[in-house]
Amino acid sequence: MQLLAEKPAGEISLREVARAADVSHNAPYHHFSDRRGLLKVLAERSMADLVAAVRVAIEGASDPASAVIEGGAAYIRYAVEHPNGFDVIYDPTVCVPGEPSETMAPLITELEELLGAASVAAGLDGQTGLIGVWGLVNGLATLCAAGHFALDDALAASADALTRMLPR
Amino acid sequence: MQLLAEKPAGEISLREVARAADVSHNAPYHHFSDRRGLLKVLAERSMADLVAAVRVAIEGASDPASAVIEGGAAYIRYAVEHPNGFDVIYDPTVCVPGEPSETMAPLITELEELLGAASVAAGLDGQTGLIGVWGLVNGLATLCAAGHFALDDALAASADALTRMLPR
DNA sequence: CTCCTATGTTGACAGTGTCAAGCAGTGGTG
DNA sequence: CACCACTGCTTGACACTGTCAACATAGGAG
Repeated sequence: MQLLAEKPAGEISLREVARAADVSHNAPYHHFSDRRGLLKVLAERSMADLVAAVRVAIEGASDPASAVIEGGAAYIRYAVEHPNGFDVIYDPTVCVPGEPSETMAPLITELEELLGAASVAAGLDGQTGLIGVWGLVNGLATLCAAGHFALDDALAASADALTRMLPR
Repeated sequence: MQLLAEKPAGEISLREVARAADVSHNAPYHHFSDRRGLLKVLAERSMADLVAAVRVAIEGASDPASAVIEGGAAYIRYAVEHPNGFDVIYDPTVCVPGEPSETMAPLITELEELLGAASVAAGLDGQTGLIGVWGLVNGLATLCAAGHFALDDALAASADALTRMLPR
């Protein structure tokens, strides 16, 4: 996680992790099956942080509509503040679509439930609303973390789009 | 591009490209500065295809609202049909935020103009509308390409969310 | 003809993922 | 107590990769 704060997951080598921990180059193999095994754990920890941030934001909101908006803002903010962590979460070479890890699956479910419940409370249809909100927020987070526009613009556009999406 | 259709960009090695072209392991260095140089070209070509698909969809639409929806659908469809190409476009380790390549920059601008013009024609504010539409569609494309939900669901949610976002 | 440029070649080096084999303690069981 | 499985770690090796340097060759410009 320390290395991930400094460089993207693709540039982290098992041997580098071993060096940082001051053990032999093969010690990591007794804790991770693979290089991908290490990345999976990084993705799971990052996802846990993301979900926690979103949960705090949603629970701290005063009404359903602002819960959706605040949850989305937390999501985007996490991506901008931890770009490497955010990237590894959705890296398709880390968690294959069909079979997510035992640790990742419940986190994804939790995120879906958080966003889904917030959407429903704000008056959207469950499935479609969840996908729409998740998609919007995830896309803004990705583009913003990649530097395509500023955080403030992303947050403004997110709030604007979500407000328009919710029934008034 | 042929290799990219089969495996993600991160698993393509320069030597493999050389082997596929039946040249020596160092020949690629006379065409690409770097491994990243190769990936940049892959990203540029993929982006050109993406933009072309979106352009065709927007130009073929009958009214402004359906232009936005059809353009978004084309974007999402491209991502699902060419997941590795789509991934490399937005790979933050390929094109650094600040300084995109001379070939990539106009493509990004073109995409922004396409989506921005369609948003404005459909009644949205230019900047905020563009970011909202791009974000929504990009997020759905990413999540859908990663297998988080089916293409049909993504297209339905996209159309639904965009319809709600546009002034009625 | 001569020379330059584009393209290609071989050879080498350090770094990496991964496998195989072995070593040192630590705990529990007979 | 002796014994044993086990966990964590080690060293050693292998093939593969990105990259650099030096050298070859061929075709067009002068």
